[in-house]
Amino acid sequence: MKRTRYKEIETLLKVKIQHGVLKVGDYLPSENELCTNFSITRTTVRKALDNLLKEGYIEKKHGKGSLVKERRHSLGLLNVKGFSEAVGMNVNTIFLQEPAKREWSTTTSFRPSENELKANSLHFEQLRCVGDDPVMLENNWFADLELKNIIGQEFVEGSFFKTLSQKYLIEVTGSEQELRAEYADERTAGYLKIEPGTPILHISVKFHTNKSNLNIYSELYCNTMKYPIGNSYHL
Amino acid sequence: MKRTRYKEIETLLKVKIQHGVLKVGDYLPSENELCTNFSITRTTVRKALDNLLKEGYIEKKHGKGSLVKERRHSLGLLNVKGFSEAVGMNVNTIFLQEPAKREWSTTTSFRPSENELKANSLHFEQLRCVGDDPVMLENNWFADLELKNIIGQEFVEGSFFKTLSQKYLIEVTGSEQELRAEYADERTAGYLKIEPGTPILHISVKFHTNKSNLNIYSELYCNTMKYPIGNSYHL
DNA sequence: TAGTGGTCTAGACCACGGT
DNA sequence: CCGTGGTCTAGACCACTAG
Repeated sequence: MKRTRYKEIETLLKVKIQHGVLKVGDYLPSENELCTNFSITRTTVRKALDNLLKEGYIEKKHGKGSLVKERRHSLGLLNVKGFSEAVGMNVNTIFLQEPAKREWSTTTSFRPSENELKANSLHFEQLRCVGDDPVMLENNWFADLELKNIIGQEFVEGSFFKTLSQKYLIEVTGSEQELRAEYADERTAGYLKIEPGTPILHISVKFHTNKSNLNIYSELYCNTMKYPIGNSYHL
Repeated sequence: MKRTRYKEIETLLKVKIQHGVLKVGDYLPSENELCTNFSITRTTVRKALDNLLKEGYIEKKHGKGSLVKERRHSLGLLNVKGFSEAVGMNVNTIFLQEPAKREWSTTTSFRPSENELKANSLHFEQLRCVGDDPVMLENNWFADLELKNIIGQEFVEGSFFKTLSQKYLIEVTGSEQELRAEYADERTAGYLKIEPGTPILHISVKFHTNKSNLNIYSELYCNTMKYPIGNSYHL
């Protein structure tokens, strides 16, 4: 990757945001300040800010400044309505299996690469609830290559992806998904407190990250009766 | 909306692409040519091209030029694998109900605005097939406000959205979706050639367009057994 | 070597927000 | 009024592609 002036400023600001030096709602230094602080022109500063804007880190207000935005760490991914998106709702995450070395699943829709399969697999399983209602069973696998010491560590604000971003500076750069409507099996139905055979939404995801040897493979089983899955896209 | 030089160039090029004057694979005039042709500087030209790039109309090749890209008119929306995305597969669309004035549905997940409800509703229903397999039942509603003469008109390449883009210069700017796994009802099951009670994926979509009084409300019912719904997101 | 896009400078004027 | 971001000019040098 070529090093450029705007990329410097961009990552510098991004790191400050990720590490919480710049918090949500904080105003960034003005474009002119950045110009003088880093001895560059506004064109270059604006290129850096444009990229942060595109990636959803900041928001610009004409006549006021640029401020740090709540990062919709979704990026075209699916969110459970009243879950990641809802504010003030009573959301709980229960670990059914804490992160640990376990076998790669043979039933994921997306097959890990040979490199990944050669490495050990880390896995964890969570049950996502809205209040007392369990709505999603979530299984995650990833190769034990990049995330040193993640086992036993608390997740930042209970979120795996926030932990990746803040502790390891790893960002999700894309994803592939497959959606299916299926009958719930015994185990899944048990955790979701529904009758076996009820239709559930099965989502298989492969998350790509900025580390080429790190992908996260997720299998989600959702009870969409009470809480349908929602997502939105704009511009 | 403020008129700017870069917006001029941008829409001018966009219209040429949409009308097929510039075809997929064609190279745009070089940045320097555009500069002299329109008497503007490269900064402005590049701003225009950046926007086209962001919207997926073009692709840039360092050292060669900018060329028109196959537009994935998906934008974070869902595609049926082996459907919009598949090439060379035997895809058929059957009209169950041709576009015509019909009542607004009372069962769509997203409620049309009062303005839209006051206007007449246009509706059409399609059955999407891969080969002889019906895989998706699709219902669409929209207010009869912007699309003059769309009734009785053939769709461009059989696609409603291509028609919007090329005949009316209307672009989808965003969408909201809700996903549910449900039991197939009698009618849906009949068309999809499955047993009533089979799990199907129900997708409700509200498409936003660059015309503020035009939204498209879609209800999709998918048999995901043989062809799961796939989508991908990058960068 | 000529032409393309990628980066960057050093200015300018405008539109918006708040004092 | 001043400071902010939004638009735009007129250059420059570099890196990549291809004949």
